[in-house]
Amino acid sequence: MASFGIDYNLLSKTKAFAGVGKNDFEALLAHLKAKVRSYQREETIFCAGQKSHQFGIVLQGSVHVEGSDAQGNISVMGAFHAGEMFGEAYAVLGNVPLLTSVVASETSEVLLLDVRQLTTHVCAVCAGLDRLTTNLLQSVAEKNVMLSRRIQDAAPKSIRGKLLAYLNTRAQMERSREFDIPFNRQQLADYLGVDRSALSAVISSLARQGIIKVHRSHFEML
Amino acid sequence: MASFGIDYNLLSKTKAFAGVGKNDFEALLAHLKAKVRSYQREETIFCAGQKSHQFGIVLQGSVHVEGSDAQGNISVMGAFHAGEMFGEAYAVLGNVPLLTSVVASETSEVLLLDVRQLTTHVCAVCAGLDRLTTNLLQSVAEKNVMLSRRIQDAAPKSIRGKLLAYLNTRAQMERSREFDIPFNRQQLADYLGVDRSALSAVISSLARQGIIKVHRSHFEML
DNA sequence: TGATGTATGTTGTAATTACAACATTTGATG
DNA sequence: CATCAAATGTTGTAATTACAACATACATCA
Repeated sequence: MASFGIDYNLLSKTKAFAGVGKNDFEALLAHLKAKVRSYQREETIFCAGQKSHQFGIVLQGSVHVEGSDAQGNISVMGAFHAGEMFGEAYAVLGNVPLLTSVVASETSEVLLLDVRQLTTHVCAVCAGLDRLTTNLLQSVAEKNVMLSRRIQDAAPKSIRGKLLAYLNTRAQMERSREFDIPFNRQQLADYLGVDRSALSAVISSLARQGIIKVHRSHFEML
Repeated sequence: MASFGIDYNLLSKTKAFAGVGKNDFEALLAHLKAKVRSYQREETIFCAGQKSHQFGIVLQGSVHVEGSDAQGNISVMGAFHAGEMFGEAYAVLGNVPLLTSVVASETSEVLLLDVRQLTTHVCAVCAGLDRLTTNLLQSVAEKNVMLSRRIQDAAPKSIRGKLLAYLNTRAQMERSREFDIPFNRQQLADYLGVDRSALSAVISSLARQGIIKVHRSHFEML
């Protein structure tokens, strides 16, 4: 009783497929364009900076999430083992570049599923509920990315590093070297987890060094 | 054309109700037990530590999210204005206590919706897809909470504060003063955003002061 | 059991930061 | 325009931390 070479008994124990009936199983996998892929140790599954409509479920082995800062320091931000799911938030959003990479920790087998079909189907009977559910999913996924971004922005160990990380992500989001931030100084300090006056001092210092130009909440990267 | 005193034109512009047809609108609100409530400035809408099956949509005014650390310091962690949605992740999970409170910033009107109906309906035609969608929603919501927790654990400005915040949430999760953490020292340092050796020093210091007992990844709060 | 590599603990020092206290700028309001 | 409150900037100091370098404990395996 294997579909795509995948055991129903194995997959029905995962969170993604919990409660999915055996009858719906094969059709669902086909609909989601299920693919099983093998990865060697250290092989990249999802690469930071790229976009994806797929998410993964670990069938065998394990994978880990890697974040890298501007200086190229790599740190492990999480791990997933057999039965666990990764990359759903980005897959749901589709057009948001991944903040982190997912890499096989050992020889592993991963099920890749395409979520684009989830939002395109329309069930006449309960269209409203369906729609609301996918809207909720969208929203929670967005907030997920915002939280991840905040963690990455606050990851450097100096105020200067945190601030530059934040300003760079803002510049990327706005696609411009010049932009306004949605925070006052105290809010920015809270966001980065530092003291307000110390933050002010660092901002002034960066401005004196000609690295940025500032006026209140308006910034320009030089 | 008002339902529950709510204008369709207003709500259909929100992310939650985007794409919901006018025909489904009233039935959907009824199904979700929609309630409109007014709040005065500083009045609490959702309270940290409690659980909720409802999420909110700001109809008028604005609300903000407050986090408070062990010392009682309150900090604003976000704000939501008219049309924006809050509390979905906790509502979807249902049994996870809120890490933060939501408070009205000014006199505001909020639409409260109960998500429990979302997961109980079964559409025979596309049961599998529905199920997978709600499973994804569940998973993304869980990760959302994990990320929020990490931000809160790393919020204090000293290593000592961060560590105690983390250990306390662990103790709460395990419902015991004694527990193992799923990190080695380097991983814990990364999680809290601090230097490993400095973290080791603080751990030793806390142990010397009789505040904790440690052996490797096994901790006991005293 | 001994050897080896990894994880953890320790220490000293330079650098950074939190904190408090105060100065300045800004924006709103009468 | 004067006044006021809030936001932002500045500075000095004590405290904390990052960092590097090394010591010790622990686990794995020959």
